[in-house]
Amino acid sequence: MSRRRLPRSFYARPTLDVARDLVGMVLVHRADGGTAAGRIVEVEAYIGEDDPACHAAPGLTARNAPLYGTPGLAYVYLNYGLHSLMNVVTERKGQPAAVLIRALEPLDGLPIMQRRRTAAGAPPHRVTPDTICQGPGNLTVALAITLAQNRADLQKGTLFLEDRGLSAARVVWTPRIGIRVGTDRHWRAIDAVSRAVSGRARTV
DNA sequence: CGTTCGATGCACT
DNA sequence: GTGCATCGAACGT
Repeated sequence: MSRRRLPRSFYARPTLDVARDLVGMVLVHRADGGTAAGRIVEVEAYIGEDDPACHAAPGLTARNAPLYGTPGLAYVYLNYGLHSLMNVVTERKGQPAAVLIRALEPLDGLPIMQRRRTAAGAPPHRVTPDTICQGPGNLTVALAITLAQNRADLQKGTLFLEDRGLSAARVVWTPRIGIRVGTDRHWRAIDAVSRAVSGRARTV
């Protein structure tokens, strides 16, 4: 099977196109303890200062600076003081936008993912293939993605995305979840048949 | 099934 | 001081 690391040109496009095409791509992290990888089944787009849910809504700040930078870098931030959430930066320099990775189906390194999630306190029923990388805060634990990966270049290092020819047959758009503003934008893209998708609205 | 709520760190006002 | 792009346990139905 061909494994092609996604080029920067993949990210340097309209964010909704990137989000749709990201479903079915594979997120890989080679880290201490072993390599873990999973197929993306759920993402959300956050686009521009006019999007009230985007971190760029207040304008350029120290935290959201990566959103304004080079596409194809990771934007990782700490949410609720507990969870590292991973985005990929899209569009072009000066145009703040990103796609949040929300859920994966595990492909490589299931045992190390289970060890990491269990060590973080997850109960047995949350370390099954359907739940191990279900939710943006859970998948970062499973792949050992932390704030140390903020601004990581997905072209160069041990954290990257690749195409293994596993694209989703059907991608469905729904409202974004878990946010308190901007829920009118249907910028959440999910694999319609995956059981690893988080949240309530698993189907249309 | 459903809803509520505490944990927890830090950027931002 | 306030408010999160969350998670999972606890509780009510």
